[in-house]
Amino acid sequence: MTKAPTRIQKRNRAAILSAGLDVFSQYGFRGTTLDQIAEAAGLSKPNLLYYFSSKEAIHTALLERLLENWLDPLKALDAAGDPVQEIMAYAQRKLALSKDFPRESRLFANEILQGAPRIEYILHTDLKQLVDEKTTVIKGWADKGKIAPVDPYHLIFSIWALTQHYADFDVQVQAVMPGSDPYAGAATYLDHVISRILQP
Amino acid sequence: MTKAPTRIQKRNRAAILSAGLDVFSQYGFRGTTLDQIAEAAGLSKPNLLYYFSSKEAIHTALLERLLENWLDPLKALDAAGDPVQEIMAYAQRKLALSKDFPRESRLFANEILQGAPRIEYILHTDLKQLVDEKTTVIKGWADKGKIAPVDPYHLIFSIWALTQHYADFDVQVQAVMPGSDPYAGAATYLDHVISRILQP
DNA sequence: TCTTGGTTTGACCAAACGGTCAAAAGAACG
DNA sequence: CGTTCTTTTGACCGTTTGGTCAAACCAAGA
Repeated sequence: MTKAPTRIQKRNRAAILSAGLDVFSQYGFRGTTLDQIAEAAGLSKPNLLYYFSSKEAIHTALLERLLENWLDPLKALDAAGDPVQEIMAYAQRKLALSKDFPRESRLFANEILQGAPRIEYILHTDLKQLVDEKTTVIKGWADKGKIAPVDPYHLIFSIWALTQHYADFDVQVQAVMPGSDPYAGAATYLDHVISRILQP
Repeated sequence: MTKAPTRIQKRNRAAILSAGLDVFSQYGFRGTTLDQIAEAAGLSKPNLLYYFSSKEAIHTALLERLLENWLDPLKALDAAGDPVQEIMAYAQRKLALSKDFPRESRLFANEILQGAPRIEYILHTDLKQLVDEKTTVIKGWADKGKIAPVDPYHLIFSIWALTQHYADFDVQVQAVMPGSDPYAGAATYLDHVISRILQP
């Protein structure tokens, strides 16, 4: 039976995870140092290691927390709903995730870029299973003529790409469209795109 | 007057750049070590530094070589051509770049994720200028009713996102669609998507 | 208050890091 | 062959890195 965390434990663990998310999402696992995280968290390095046993433990905790919700938008795609509405709503949920959790998106992107050594098995099990299930649903819609006959895998890839781009390539987006909030325009554009793609 | 490079110089410089591209594109600048590059290139570490004065010199050389061709597909978008054809052809050029130079795409992605410290000025000058120019062209097409009235910035972002995704998230794509070559399906899907988006 | 358990720190360590250097080894060419 | 220039290497250096540890510090309840 593990003890309930103290007030200080809660505060410091949260600070470390937030600081770790800042740094890991920018530099990846190998490019991140404990000193960077410690400074961002406002703690000393040995104090970090009092709360997490290693650099990898922080990274793992972040990845696990991320994966808890990462697949939710796709899971919520309902085979019984209206096809175009369902896919549009899925894309909007994914876009909202990019807007509200850009660091998590970049953490995921970094992990994939590095070959996904720590989450590869999830990609091949949970993710693949989920995608297979939902592509079957989408293919069913296409076969019934409810949506245009698109490749459901590439449809899902395109939704991932379109939505995550605004978080992962934020620096580039900001450079090209300075000042404005890209997410408002992205939401409108996304609706346009998806309704056009799927029009039977 | 710089001397012509010897046969050995050509071979070893090329080996180092290729090895550096392998490692930098996976782990980013900070996450990459000279030993990794040296081993991948089949040279000793001091021998590396005989050809490139520092880790940063290798990275800079790679980024410069990348940027030479990175913007070419968009530059070739012709205001005098057929609007839908031009944009579709642009997307296909960009997709071909992802297929033929996936490591370069990942190197770029890594640089952006890390805040683009070494190429930020290019994003704000060359890239922004080019995008502004081409969005003006696209907006002109939209105003004349030649294509649907889409936001040209988000249109370009979507082409970047869709095409680079197959290189940058290769591991994930392979996990979900094992065995198959995603680029064939992507090319077909891309044509479908763009023609649908732009139909006036 | 005192005691107990949670928290913080400075000093330290071995390994890995980017980089240097002088000397050895090898190519090129008359 | 001998000479000159290029290439390669092993030994080394100072710094950074992930991590340890004992000791000091502090919060909180009895």
